[in-house]
Amino acid sequence: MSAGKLKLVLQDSSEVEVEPGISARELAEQVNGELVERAIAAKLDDEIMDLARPIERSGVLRFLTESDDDEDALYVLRHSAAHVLATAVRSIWPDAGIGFGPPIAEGFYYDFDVKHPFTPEDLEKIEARMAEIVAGDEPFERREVGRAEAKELFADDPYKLERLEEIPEGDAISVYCDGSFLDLCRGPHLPSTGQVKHFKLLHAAGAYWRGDERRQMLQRIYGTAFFEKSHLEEYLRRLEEARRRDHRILGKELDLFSLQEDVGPGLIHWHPKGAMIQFLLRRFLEDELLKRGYDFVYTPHIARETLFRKSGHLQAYSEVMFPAMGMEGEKEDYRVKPMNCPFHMEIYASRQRSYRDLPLRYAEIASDYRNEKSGTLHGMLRVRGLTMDDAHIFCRSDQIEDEIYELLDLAAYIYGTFGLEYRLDFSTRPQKRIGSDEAWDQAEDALRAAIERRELAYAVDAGGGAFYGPKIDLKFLDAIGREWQGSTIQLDFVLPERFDLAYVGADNQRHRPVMIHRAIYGTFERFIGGLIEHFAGAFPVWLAPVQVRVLPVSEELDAAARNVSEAARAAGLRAELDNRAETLSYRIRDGELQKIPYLAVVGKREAEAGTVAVRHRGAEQKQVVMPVSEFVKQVVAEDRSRTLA
RNA sequence: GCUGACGUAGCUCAAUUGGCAGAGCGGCUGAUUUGUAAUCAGCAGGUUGCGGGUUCGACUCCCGCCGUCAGCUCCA
Repeated sequence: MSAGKLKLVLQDSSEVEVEPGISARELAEQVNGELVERAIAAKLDDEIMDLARPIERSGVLRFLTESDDDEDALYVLRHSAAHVLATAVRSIWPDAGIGFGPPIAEGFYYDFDVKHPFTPEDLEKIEARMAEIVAGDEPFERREVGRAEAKELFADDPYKLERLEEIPEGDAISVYCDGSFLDLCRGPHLPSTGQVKHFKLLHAAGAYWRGDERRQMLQRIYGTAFFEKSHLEEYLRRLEEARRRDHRILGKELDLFSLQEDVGPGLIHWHPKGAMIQFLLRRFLEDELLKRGYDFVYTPHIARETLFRKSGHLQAYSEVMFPAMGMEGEKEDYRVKPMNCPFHMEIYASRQRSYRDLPLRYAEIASDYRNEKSGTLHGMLRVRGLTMDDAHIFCRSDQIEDEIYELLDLAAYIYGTFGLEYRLDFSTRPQKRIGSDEAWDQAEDALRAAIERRELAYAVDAGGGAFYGPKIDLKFLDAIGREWQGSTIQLDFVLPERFDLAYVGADNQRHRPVMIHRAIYGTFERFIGGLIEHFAGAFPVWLAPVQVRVLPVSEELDAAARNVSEAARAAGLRAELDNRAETLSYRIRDGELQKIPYLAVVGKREAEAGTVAVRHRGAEQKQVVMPVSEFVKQVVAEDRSRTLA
């Protein structure tokens, strides 16, 4: 390599030598004139940079082009779109304060400090102004400035000044300018505003400055942008689609659950069909827990405050607990429980335990009540009355790894049965914690060993553990790609201490057991809410509240149809008869809209032959005629096998 | 909890500048007896979320509360 030159590896693996300070754009001109037209930015190793930025080091260089399949390209586009948004807002409201405006997973936002929050009409106005700015095709110009100059430039922008203070001494301070708008910004950006082709502002909402609820609330505008118009339209269609599979809407349409204003927010009423799903999930899990060596326990819904003082909930968790219930003539107030662990601790402590007894696994499907902030409630996915499939495992420290391994196996089995993909988060010791470093080392090692023994991919959330122990969370994705925490497996050093739990070891000495909190579904509310969206309401046979609906073609076939539905019921299926005085078409349509897996039509021909004309939801073949016995056998087999189709 | 928007029949939505609260679906009744995604007709259904206020008159304007939605914060 010639002295002083840089060596760049291009995406076709060719290597070029260039003078330091050459811009990506100049390089593109040298290499391939066509690239200049298409390139919007460059990526040198892991750093995305403007086309106009001088290249000062060797590395692998890739040109980013206008592609909605390229996350990096979208990142640049959306970042620039955020700037166009801010440019528009500033041009309409010159005294609007500006916060941050980053690209995010599906778009971008920008935070503004304005006297009056944005109205939907404002958004339209802003969008129109943005279109003008894009049409104006102003170049994004980057400039590096000194700290003093930066302070001067942003003298009227307190949020930018605050950010400026955080940029370490010695780091470059860059500003970007597009037309009249100047922003303190790291970049990178598109060459000009004209390339922000297809964008849409979605909504405005308040957002705390720096995400801190004690600080100023700014007004955030969300939007998205794509290079291709069709992709923007597709995205907006997908938002519509998401709405159609929203569990709150399906819950109403399929009559699964409701919330009642009289009763209170976040308190779910399970209607018969929703309750059936919960029942099926319970039965499935409980059968599995029996096989896996659990004991079932039942504990009260309320307890004296003494208990929660002992457990520490009153001190650490009181803001989420419902207020104390005073009792005439009782010295001590009662509380409704937010968790079940203290009760299970009491059962453990109720007698002496031997090392031979361990592990002990206490399972309880229990209702807990938590006074979650009103603004966070969301259908079934975040509620105040929650039904956990809770369990507490008491074991010796040498048993932790095997227990965790077993729990991961159980979770994998359960999630697999529903066809849910999940992600593992391993949260390690936080700053504020109790317990010795040795205990934490041992606990974290045991968790990690169990995860790795199962060869599971996981993300580490360093410092994300609870103050009483590290944890593993399972997050499942619904069909729209939103992430929800379902399972949680948490080690606890604190409660065994607080309740002075012990077992007698082989050495005839008193030892402290380790406790594991765990929930596989998490809560039935959230899990089933997630399932509704995952299946878009079309539950597989084994979960469908109604599996078979039998439709007589006309009134004189009622008896024959009833025989079919009774045969199905006798075989353990959930079958019903729809002999309403409506046309067959009407009843078929209703059955389809209710997403019932099997509609079995009984006409004269079927009645005479002992068959049914079966319409299977989603099947290619619209209907198949088969003997009643065969039909029942088939659905029973599908039910037993928990087939997902 | 915070910011904003919204709240009309079981559901989805109308109702001009403040002037008699309506439609479709659903429900009920009757007719029709139906062969694979909506048969026809009639009827019932509302203190317009709740409570105040302004006004001759409030679904409409103002205030408070409750709830819902979006986001922030927080979390199963």
